[in-house]
Amino acid sequence: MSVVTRFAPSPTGYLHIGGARTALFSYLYARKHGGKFLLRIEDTDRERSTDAAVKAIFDGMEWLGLAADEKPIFQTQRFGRYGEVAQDMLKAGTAYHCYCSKEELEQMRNEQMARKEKPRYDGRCRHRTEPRPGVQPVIRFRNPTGGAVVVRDLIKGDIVFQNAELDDLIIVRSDGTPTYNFCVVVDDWEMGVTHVIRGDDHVNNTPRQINILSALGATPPQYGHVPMILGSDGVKLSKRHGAVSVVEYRALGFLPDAVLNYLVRLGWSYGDQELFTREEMQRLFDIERVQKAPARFDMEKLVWVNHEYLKREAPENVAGEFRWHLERLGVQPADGPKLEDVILAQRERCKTLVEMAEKSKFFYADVAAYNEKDAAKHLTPAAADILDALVAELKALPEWKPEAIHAAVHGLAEKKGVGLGAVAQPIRVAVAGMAVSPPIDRTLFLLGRERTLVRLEAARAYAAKK
RNA sequence: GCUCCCAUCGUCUAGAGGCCUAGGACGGAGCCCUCUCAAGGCUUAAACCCCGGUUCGAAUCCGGGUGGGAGCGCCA
Repeated sequence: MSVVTRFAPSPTGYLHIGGARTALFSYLYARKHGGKFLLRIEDTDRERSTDAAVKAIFDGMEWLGLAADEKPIFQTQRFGRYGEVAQDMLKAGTAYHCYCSKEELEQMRNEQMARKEKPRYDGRCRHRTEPRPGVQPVIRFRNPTGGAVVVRDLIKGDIVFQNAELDDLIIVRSDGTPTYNFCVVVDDWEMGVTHVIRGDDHVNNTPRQINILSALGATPPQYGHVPMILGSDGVKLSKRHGAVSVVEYRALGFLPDAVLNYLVRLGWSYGDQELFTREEMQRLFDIERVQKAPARFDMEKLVWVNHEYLKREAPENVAGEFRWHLERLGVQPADGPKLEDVILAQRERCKTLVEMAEKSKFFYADVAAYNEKDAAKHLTPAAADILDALVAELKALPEWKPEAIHAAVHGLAEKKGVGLGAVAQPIRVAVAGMAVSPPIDRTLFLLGRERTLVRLEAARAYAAKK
């Protein structure tokens, strides 16, 4: 039987970084086994589900490059089917109407809590034959009362639940809409899902789902519950830890593949290997090697991974994201050196694309103001003299090539009897507005002669006035 | 409270009874290199939660404790 996995988020917000990881695991598992990866939108809670959230999820998945193999399924479009299945169960006696009011249930729970018991439905409508007039009933699943359910979890191993611990959960609300646990079961069954890879928070739902599946005569899929991601302080990851939505990671300057690489190593490992190509991830990933304990999210490590990707990736592959960041800074990248060339020149010193964009802005836009400290330190009267001489040298260059620029700069330092720093640093501040840039020959070459000379002149004037 | 899960450096992890004087990576510290910032190279500090048991031998197996997490809705 071929593998079918699925990612089933509820559209009540952005695509969470933890959700992205379970999606990735599902995706990789399907890819590895030549199966299918499906996407299902669990929007049965019409109160909280929004179209904007659906879009946010699609956008996030697309940015990460986690494409589903078929059109996404929306649960709200399957209400008819859930109703049919519920009716079948009613007929078969595996489900029954319950007329208890919310107040009644509430009271029951309170009493159980007071007795220090686990709050659960006590099955008082199980054998009711007559409807309660004027009450719209809910439909409950008739859970087996004896025996146990064994969840053979791919990650956690066997987990045993006593049926006596489980109660009769509601599968259809009094307004006729189906509930989560019921939709999941019907969908996983009819979508032919063979491997359910999902968050840890669903383990306790699993025995119920298996019971319903069995009542339906279906073979339960395999389950793998991946531990959640914690914040750096060991507490559940939330907004106060910073970015949680995957699109925020784009804004922070991360490459999608770097995010994926970081995520796959969070809770999973393959020996000592840290970096994986997409192909390696698909080939090497193994759900059974996923860690059982939750892992903390470490931004520092992500930054490192991202930097590694920036350094290794072909510049053509990062140009798109780089452009996006430049434009975000209000810079028009068309007017200046090729993005690929700038990436090559900058990537050693930039760990994120935000950093790269900020440090590369000067290639595409005029220097609005010098960094105060850098200007004070390097644009001195002595530097004015050097800049002056340099302008003359550069103007005279027969060819605007890195080698020629290099020779001119070094030659000038020698002629003036100063260290290279004494000429390179003023140049940096002059052309970049700050004392940080790629190697000076590279920088001037990319910037172009025209722009270089204008900025050198401006800086010379600025320095001379001091 | 009840049910279920988990536990190796600060963090992510390797480790499936002797290969462990516990390895790698991020981060930290130091040194080298150097036109800035980096990158790179080298060195270094840093962990098996505790207590019992099994065994010739336990980070690895078992039991208990402690600590963390998840779930207990007409939410998903």
